[in-house]
Amino acid sequence: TPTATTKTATPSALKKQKSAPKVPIRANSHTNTTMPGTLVLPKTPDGCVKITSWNVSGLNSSLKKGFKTYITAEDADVICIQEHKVQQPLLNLVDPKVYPFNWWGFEEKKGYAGVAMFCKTKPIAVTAGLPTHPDPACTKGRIVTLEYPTCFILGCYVPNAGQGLVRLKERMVWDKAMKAWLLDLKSKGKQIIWTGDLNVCHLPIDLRNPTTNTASAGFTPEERAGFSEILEEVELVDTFREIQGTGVEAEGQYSYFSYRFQCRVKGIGWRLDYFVTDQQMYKERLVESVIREECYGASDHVPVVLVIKGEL
Amino acid sequence: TPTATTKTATPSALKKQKSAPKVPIRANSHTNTTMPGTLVLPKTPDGCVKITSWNVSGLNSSLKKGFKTYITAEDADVICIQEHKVQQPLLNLVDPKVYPFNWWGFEEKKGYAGVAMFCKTKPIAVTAGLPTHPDPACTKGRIVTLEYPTCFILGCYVPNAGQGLVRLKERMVWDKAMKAWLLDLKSKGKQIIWTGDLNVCHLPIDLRNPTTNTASAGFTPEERAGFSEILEEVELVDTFREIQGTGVEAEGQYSYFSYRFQCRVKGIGWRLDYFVTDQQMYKERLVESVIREECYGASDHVPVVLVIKGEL
DNA sequence: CGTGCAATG
DNA sequence: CATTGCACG
Repeated sequence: TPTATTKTATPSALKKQKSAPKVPIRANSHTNTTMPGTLVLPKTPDGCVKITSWNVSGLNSSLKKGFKTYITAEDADVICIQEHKVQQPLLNLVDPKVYPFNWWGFEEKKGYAGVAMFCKTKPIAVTAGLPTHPDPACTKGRIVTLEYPTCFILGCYVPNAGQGLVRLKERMVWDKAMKAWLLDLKSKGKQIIWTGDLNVCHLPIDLRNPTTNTASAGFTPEERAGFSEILEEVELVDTFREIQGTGVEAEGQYSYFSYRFQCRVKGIGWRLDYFVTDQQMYKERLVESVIREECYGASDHVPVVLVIKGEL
Repeated sequence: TPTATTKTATPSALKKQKSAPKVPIRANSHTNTTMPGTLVLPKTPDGCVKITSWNVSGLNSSLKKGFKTYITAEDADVICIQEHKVQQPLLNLVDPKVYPFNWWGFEEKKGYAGVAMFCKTKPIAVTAGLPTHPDPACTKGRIVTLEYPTCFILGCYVPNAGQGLVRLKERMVWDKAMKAWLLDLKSKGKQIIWTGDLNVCHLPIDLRNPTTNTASAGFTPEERAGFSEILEEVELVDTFREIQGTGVEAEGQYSYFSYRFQCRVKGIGWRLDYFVTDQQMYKERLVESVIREECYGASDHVPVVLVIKGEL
């Protein structure tokens, strides 16, 4: 049968315009997904340690879009990478003379998750995966714990609850195990830096559209409560929020902008990437905890950075 | 464990250079995969009918790379498309006023095979699939037969034998069914035009590297013999080869260049796309049978074109 | 929208 | 070296 009919789709440009962002977008709102060629970032203050955490959303892709530009410009002492999605270590990713110590965690399933840590100074010990998890083997691509003389650094990629919250149950299992692991570490008497893509927005201020996302992965009451519970019971601090507060002037600062729906230009973001520390670390050593909004381009996440006084 | 070692792969540019092509590349050997914006092709002579056949290797992709540029410039009376890889008819693909009659064949498996025919004049009858095949249902995405007053036109995408010849057996089943169908049609007393990606190089001259490809899909003894048998028993003619002959001056004319290994610039091609006709059609009506080498860019195949005298 | 994979060519 | 669909985010 001939199909000589004609049908035209409505151009997306003609669809109804969304209202302007409540809060201006602070960073340069380029939509391209390539980092600027040149990038200058603040040098680590003397006597301080800088840690960066970045969900790269596929390391091979990120490398083509400016991964090294950021890494070089930041010159952090510890680099925590999430969602590298590779099956084996990528060589020459960072200068081995600058970062002689690196650890990789891989997901069994190809092309998913995966974490890595690069360090200028050698840790005392390294723990792969989440030992307190009922199935520790399946957590190797999601967390690496470094022990240093003064603190533990946990580079973490928390499991996403999934579309339709199909994996919310597994997520709550993770949260419970995570709390247990943090309590374990706390009991050793060292300070704690828990960083990475924690895949939760704790408070309404942590995402642009809280009211419409109470059933979305990352902002369910369950996930928020899970995070609250950890902060309370392990007595930890969300450093960025503690510094910024929850006032209007603190709005609009996010670490993730979905590639979909032009979220970046519209300023529709989520703060999913954290530096959570114990209270002593927060009070006595914290210098800054920031979101590198200007470093959008090589991932749908931007890096987050912590600077603390003293040595690791 | 730290992985501070360094390993560098041999750049492909340093690997040994292959010898120059035996035969100069006739067409413009651009490696990009976009059609030139402007394209002028010979007008169909008065009193003639023009048919084009093109394996587009994914219609959606081809559309972005100049599909319409070719279709418009060629202005054929019948267009045969193979490997469109879509699940439903694409509207506004061709001007419905110019081609009011079109038929689509779809593969059950998503994203594979698929044929389509677009015609300026209405056929008497249309047959979807290969009725003589033991499993006719699975052939709907591979052949459409149009009946016109003077001839049958078969737009065909012959199954590939696969890497390691894993599907050579199915291919031979196809060949047998194809022969039976052609004999069926022949018995009706009309002329025959069998076109499409027949996925075989009949003779050594039909590919650049015959000696190294005797175990490659498309040039096995079995496939070549299958094709020979059809030509002989149905008494059909490979029009392009019949006109060009098998001399040195006929070398280097191919309709397919693999995207791999820069085959296009090296002139390493295969002639897989044919116009096969009965002997009367060849002797009394054939005007030309050509490969549109200059139309590389929107697929790894180029179109092939037949011009015949008289009406369909 | 974009990632990386798998099957196919 | 491409295409497509898929799972995932």
